[in-house]
Amino acid sequence: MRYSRFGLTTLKEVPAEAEIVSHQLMLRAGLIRRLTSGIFTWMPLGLRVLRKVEAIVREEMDRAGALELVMPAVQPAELWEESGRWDEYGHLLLRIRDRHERDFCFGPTHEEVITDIARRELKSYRQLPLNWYQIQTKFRDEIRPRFGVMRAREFVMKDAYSFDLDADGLAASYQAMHDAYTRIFERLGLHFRVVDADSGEIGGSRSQEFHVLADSGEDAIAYSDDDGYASNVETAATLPVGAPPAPTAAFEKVSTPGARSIEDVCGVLGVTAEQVVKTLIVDGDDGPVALVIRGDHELNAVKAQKLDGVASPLTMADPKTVRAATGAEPGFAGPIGLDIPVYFDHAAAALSDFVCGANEADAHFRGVNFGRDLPSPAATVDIRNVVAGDPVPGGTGTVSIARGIEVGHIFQLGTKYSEAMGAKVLDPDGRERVLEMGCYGIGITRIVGAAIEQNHDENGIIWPAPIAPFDVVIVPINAHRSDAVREAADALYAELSAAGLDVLLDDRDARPGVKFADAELIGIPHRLVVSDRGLAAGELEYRHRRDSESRALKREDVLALLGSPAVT
RNA sequence: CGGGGCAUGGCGCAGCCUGGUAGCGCAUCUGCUUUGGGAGCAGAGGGUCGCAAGUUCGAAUCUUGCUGCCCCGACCA
Repeated sequence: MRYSRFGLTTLKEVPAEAEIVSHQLMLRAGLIRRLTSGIFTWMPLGLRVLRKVEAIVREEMDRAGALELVMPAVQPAELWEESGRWDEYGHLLLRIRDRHERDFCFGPTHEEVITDIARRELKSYRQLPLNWYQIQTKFRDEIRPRFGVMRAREFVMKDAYSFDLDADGLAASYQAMHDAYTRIFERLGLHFRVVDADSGEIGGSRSQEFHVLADSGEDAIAYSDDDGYASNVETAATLPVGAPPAPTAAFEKVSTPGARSIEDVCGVLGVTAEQVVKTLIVDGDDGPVALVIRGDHELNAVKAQKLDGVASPLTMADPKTVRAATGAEPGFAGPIGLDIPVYFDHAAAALSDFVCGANEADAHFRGVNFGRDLPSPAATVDIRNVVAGDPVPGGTGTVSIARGIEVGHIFQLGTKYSEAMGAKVLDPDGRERVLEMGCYGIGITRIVGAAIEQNHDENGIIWPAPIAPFDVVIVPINAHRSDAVREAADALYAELSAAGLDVLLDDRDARPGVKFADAELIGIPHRLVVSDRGLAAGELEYRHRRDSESRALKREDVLALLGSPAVT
């Protein structure tokens, strides 16, 4: 591609709308343009990257035996009513009405459509196992789209759905996708981690997420240093700890006027957050429920809403309910004397001589001890987020925390949809069996943003070679006044193109500095400079995007260095 | 959805408080000079100041409504 014909416009300044670096660089490098909130045009340069990501995903899905199809983006409401999700899915669903006043939605996912296909097409166990996939535009009406393509409303996703006769078959199909995903992210050249994930409301099923590691990631991942354990913090377990030490302090009520937060209480009483307990009042199935965790810990909503009697989704009780339940304004609740169900987190129940709210305005207790000032809880629960240094569940050592961007999710669905929608086949004994389903997603467009988050510097993007829009950029110096340079650049362009490389020839009549800056901004892995100076010596100047210095390269050695399309 | 902020040429911004016919940088076009890290000079084009009402002799500026965009939002108990 000749730069002068490519219509690329780069931006020197950072558009005000872009918060994170990948979004800024995608706009500056001309990969995307925003149409409206969470909806983007993929410009030619960006589309090249997208296509490369798609190609790798497609190759590996095909290799794993999955079959590509394309389902409709627009789906009838009836299908979603069958699965029960027309009401469940809520505002994420973009609803559309046609001229006959019939309801449709723009598909945010395709379980309903694929299950409908399956129940029509699949009649016999002999057709199984089967895995259908598509690469397609989805729409989810996110509450707050942000971070460019990382949390867009319209986005491209690869979604696959497996069908098996039984749980063993499903496990095998799931494993095949796990392995395919691992190959995909390795081939994309990204640092990633597979983590255990929340299986949501479907329950009992296996679920894992693939995260690209980046400090700006929206998810926190807990992992063990030996890589034996990795889980989304949402689901990472914390373990019970031993009984509390013996009391040493006397129980007393202290005045803490206005000290509603843990921070306030610590300030007033001169204690640290891990000596304080916070008592959160949440809505329950039969009135409010109290959750007690250590002051320095965070409540984990995913875990808490699974407790008996706790409302799901987790909802904090309103102030009126808190007053009724505790007899005090919010900010002074404590577990002593509460007449509602109380759950103690493992770590909170291991404290002695601790501080808690007194269920009375402007007062806390201190020197509180289980078995003396309140009964020891019969059982303790896991309702907090893991923190770095916690013991690894089921392993040895302690966990570390990293940030990740979720780019893939694999899931054993079981029979949720096949049951609701009647997708069955006959087994070898001639009996009807409900299909066991798995679903497997990859965020194609999100991968592009994630790759940039992980690979950039102050000058711009540094594409991993497998998804770079161009493999190499040729920068002629003073081509307008040197026929030799122009001819050499053209010849090089022809030769590298013929060798199967994606080549960008910067034939603009621009100063070298402009060309260098743009080449770095758009992140082309290899750069070759053609100049009179170099030609005289029979050399080109080569520099990798990650290098800080250029080096001379004999003209005849160029192809050997860049090799085939599989350059690194 | 709740809270906050912003809306002026393609991009980044000033002007608004204290009404008086719109400006700067970048980008774009023309010419000359320049050419190894985002050139210089001279000139040019491009804006119903988000939309709609209102106040006023006069509104980018003041008032009201609407729309769009951006940021924050269990962790307080």
